[in-house]
Amino acid sequence: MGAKITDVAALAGVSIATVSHVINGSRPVRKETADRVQRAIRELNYTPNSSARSLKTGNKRMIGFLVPDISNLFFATMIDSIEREIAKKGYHLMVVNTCESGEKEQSVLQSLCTGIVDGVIIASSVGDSQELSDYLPKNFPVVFVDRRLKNNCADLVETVSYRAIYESVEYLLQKGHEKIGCIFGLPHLSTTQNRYDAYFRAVSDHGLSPDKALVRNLSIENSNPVPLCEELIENGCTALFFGNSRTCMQSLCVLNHYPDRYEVVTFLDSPEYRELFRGMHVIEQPTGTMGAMAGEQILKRIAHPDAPTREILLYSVFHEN
Amino acid sequence: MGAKITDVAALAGVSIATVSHVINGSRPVRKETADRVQRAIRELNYTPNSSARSLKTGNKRMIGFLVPDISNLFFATMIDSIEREIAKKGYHLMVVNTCESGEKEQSVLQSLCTGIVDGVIIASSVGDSQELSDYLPKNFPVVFVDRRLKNNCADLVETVSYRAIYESVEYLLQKGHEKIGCIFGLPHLSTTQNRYDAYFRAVSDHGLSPDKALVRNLSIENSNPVPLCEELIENGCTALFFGNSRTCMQSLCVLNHYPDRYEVVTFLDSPEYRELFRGMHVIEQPTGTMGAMAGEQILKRIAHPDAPTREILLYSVFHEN
DNA sequence: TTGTATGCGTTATCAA
DNA sequence: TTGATAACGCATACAA
Repeated sequence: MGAKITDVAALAGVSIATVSHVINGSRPVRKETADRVQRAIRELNYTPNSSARSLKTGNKRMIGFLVPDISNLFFATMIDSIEREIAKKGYHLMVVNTCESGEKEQSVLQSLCTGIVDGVIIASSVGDSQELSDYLPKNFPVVFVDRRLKNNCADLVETVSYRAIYESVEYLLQKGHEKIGCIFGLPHLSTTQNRYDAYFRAVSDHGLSPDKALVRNLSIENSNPVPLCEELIENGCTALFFGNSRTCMQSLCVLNHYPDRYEVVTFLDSPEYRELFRGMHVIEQPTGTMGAMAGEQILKRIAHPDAPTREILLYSVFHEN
Repeated sequence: MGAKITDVAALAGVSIATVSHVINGSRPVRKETADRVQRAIRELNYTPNSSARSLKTGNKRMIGFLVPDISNLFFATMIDSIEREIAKKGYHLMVVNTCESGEKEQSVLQSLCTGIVDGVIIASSVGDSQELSDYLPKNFPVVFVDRRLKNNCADLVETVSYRAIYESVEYLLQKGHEKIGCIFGLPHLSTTQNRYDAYFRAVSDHGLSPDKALVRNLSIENSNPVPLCEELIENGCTALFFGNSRTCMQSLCVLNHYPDRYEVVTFLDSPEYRELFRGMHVIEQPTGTMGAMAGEQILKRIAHPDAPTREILLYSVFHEN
């Protein structure tokens, strides 16, 4: 065990109260005294015991982030931005992979929210917020991010892509594509549903009747898009729409069998993918901003548990080329 | 704040000492009494305050994992296996992304190891363990995983791939390939160096002089393998060797421009990649086992800080086809 | 401007 | 087999 506050106080020749106040800036201290304390802290290489501090104040300076798929660069980007945001206020981020499983989400929530973290950010795999309520202590700080649950009544940071998708599909239609194949994500997610709706609307607004043969979804059992992509091509698509970066990346092997024969629009979930998608049209999602906003919001929620619930909406943008 | 131990004691009609001992199994309690306590715990939905417990016992039941690149499925696989392993003993995992930066690794270490976690597992981005020693309290429990540092003197879980690589290169040579192009990872890493050494040795053992024109590395500035892969093909390679799954996956777009013209060996870092690599030869790395062993070892190290240091070696396997 | 003393919720020692 | 009580290291109300 390292030095404690009493050691610092002794070395600086002051009381522990003064040391505490110097560290926390919680009351005025004469500059000269404060300097002496700071010197003692450095000399002893003192760091406050976080358990003692938590016990006293009731806050752990730790945020939990429940991620459905930690290996998806989309979420990796979000992890980084959340971490950066809350670090500004001295908070740490605890990331837990829920593997797109509602049950894992529930059990993780149960163990995190009873003493490990001060609040949680959730990119949830469940459909309805009621599935989580038994595992969240009453009034526990929660921010949902990316995916919107049914019956949501907590803070939410969401990206709206309707317009960007509509524009992109319209763009393809105007270039003469009549068979636009789509591969979307897991069908029960709000993001997937919204993306499908926008596509559907754009197609029907242009007088085409949507065709089941052109639309595919990933599923938990089968997350490999390659065979789906092959089916779409066999069904005669001349343009392809990918609902997320990873799906597009995994499908590159198929696309490159027939280079230049397809026009592609893909979601760009993370700037890091841009290189890979040269020559494709992209719908750029503000992933980093979403993370930062979620980080900011969870800290606000912790500070003001009774403030009114907020829904923060960001927007995707379509870039041709 | 929820129920505390005193509430449980009152409801069960016993002292807090008895409640504590029932929870921790730290001394015999009459079955009938224990049952009453358990019932009270359930009734009040009581969970021990982890800060108070940590303050008293000095242990946080939390392990830190420093990951160089959280978006790499290799590490995602390891995260899952570590988490699963330590959860068996009631520990949580705190994952922090160090972005292949030694400096971030140092600063994260500094903040984690002074009160947040009981021990750390590190897949390190630095070259020499001395670069970390200033940021690790003396005798702090550490397990290195995957990458071996110079002057290592801590526990280590490492995969040895020498034989598997040698066999794979020999296999390609025996099939008549004389120009085997390679793309390896970051050049300062032990894993990269070991892989290069094995390749080099296999090639020279077969009477060929290794050719700089056939070997490429990723770098922090340029982690996109696509142009490298194109160079190798222009240089006349008929077979390609990929030092990790992601590099191979990102190169699929190039490979598929010329399907069937190349024979490919790639590391298979995670079983989840297998589908994507149909038709390629793979070197299978026991990634999940590495994570589990690292998790097991950090708990052993925490329990026995003065036990002799261990180096745990696992082995990759070459599978043709 | 600074110091004293109490208590946060546990675990564990000592006593019964 | 069980209970009373003293720490653990800190923040803070109250005193000076």
